[in-house]
Amino acid sequence: MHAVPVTLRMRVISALEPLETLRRVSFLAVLPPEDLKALAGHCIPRRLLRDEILVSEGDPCEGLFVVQSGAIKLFKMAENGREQILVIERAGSTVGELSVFDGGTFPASAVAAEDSTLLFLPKREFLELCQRNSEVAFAVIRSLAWRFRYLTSLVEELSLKEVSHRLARFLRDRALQLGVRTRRGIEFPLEETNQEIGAEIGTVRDLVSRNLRRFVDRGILRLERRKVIVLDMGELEAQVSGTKRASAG
Amino acid sequence: MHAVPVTLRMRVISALEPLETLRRVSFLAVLPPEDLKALAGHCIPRRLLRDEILVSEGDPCEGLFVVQSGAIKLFKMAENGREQILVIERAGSTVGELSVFDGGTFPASAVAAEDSTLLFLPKREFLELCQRNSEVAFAVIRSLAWRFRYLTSLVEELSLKEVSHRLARFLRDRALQLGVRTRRGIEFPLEETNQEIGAEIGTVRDLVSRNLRRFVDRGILRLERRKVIVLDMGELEAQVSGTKRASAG
DNA sequence: GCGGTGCGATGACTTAAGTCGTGCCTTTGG
DNA sequence: CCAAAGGCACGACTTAAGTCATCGCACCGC
Repeated sequence: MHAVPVTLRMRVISALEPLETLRRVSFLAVLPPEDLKALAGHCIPRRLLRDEILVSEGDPCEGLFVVQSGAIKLFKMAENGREQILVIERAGSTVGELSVFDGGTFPASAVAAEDSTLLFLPKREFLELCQRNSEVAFAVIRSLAWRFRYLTSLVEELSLKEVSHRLARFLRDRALQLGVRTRRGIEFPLEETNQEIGAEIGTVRDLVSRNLRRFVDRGILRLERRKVIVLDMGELEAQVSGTKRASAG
Repeated sequence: MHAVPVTLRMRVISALEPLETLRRVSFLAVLPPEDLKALAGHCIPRRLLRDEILVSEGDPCEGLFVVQSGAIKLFKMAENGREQILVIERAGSTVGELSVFDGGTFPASAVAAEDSTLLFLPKREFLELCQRNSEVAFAVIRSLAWRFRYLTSLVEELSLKEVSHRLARFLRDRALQLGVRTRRGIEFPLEETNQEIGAEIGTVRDLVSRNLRRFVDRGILRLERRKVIVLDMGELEAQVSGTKRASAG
């Protein structure tokens, strides 16, 4: 890059970066460049350190947050401190579009799971743009649709599957997503603590620890520092599909 | 009504009734009458007896179902036969709009919880209409939004609340919705079996029975045949908000 | 009236889930 | 290098949830 006066360079960075971020959002990507640029002009950048609160359940919604980097955790919390993660949104995902559209409050709390940067898009400007460009509304529906499917399967797991199956599913997903095939097996890093895994699959850290151990004992996994090596992917898959014991008919 | 030849009268009934049904759907009510009428022309009526299957999880989606009368139960089922109800749709609600929009399969199975009548609206006609009238898309988003909030709270309950609290919530909702204040307390009919209540709140029929009994023993309720009398609404409400015991921090 | 059927009630039991205390290891920061 | 903190491991325990078998009642058709 050639030399540019500092002030101009600042402006270039702050004007271009948001545009690129918005373009990554599935339901904004359909917009023509000029609309996208106009939208970028209304964005307010925001930076969050790990564990900082973005919104709390029940807060009124003033606009849409676009995740630029990092990770935002959406979760419900019980009075006793136990939490259930609904979803973790990363770059290119958004937080709050649901509330923007229906005018309600936030249905869950959101905090930064890592240091993160976001763009805030005021409700008014976003809705106006949607009015003008109906393509966006369809794209929003499609993006809501997959969240819906995800939540549905979460309900299914919580209600019909046991902790060990939920953990197996979690590990399998990670393996498919981040796993690297080595001669020892499929390896991937495990960045979250047992506590965080528990919140994600609907249990407590103790149970995560115990069930991980059980998988290791059965030769399905090996654990090394913060790393998992899947030795028997077939058996892991088999664990995923099991259900609760029996039932009343 | 004055005398009309039978054939004409038939046509009037079959043309008007679907129209009225469609008008009750929140996201179709925004349509101008002529569009609505055109849509009604494409509807295929369908009748289901109790327990008849409408769609199975994983089926491809060919269109939208509008509930005209009765009740359609959306649920997930485990191999062992245990089921978890996601939601029960009644007149004015729809089944399948999500899959129509994202082109995916049905995320859950649907059966008639009572004898029901439906209208089937082929995908193509419905989508074409949405293209022409962007108001519909916004209305669909708003209707998805509340389902979303509902599912979110279901996850919260299943993960963070105990069976007794879920049952208390169920009873309270029924009381608020159907309850009649008498001098004995707030009375309402309980049409579903313990089995069905269990499927709705995420447990088995035995637990429903036991927890109902516990409420009776504590003087919160009285049970009479298939009827509930809430004696102490305050205590019932108190039961609703409780959480699981303690937790790891 | 009789037997079939479906549902509710309930006690006894089993098991998954969750709780608690302690001790170890790793990381971090003087 | 040591101390403190955070996170993990794990055994012992408690409890909610679920399972099983049995009984009884109401309803229904013959």
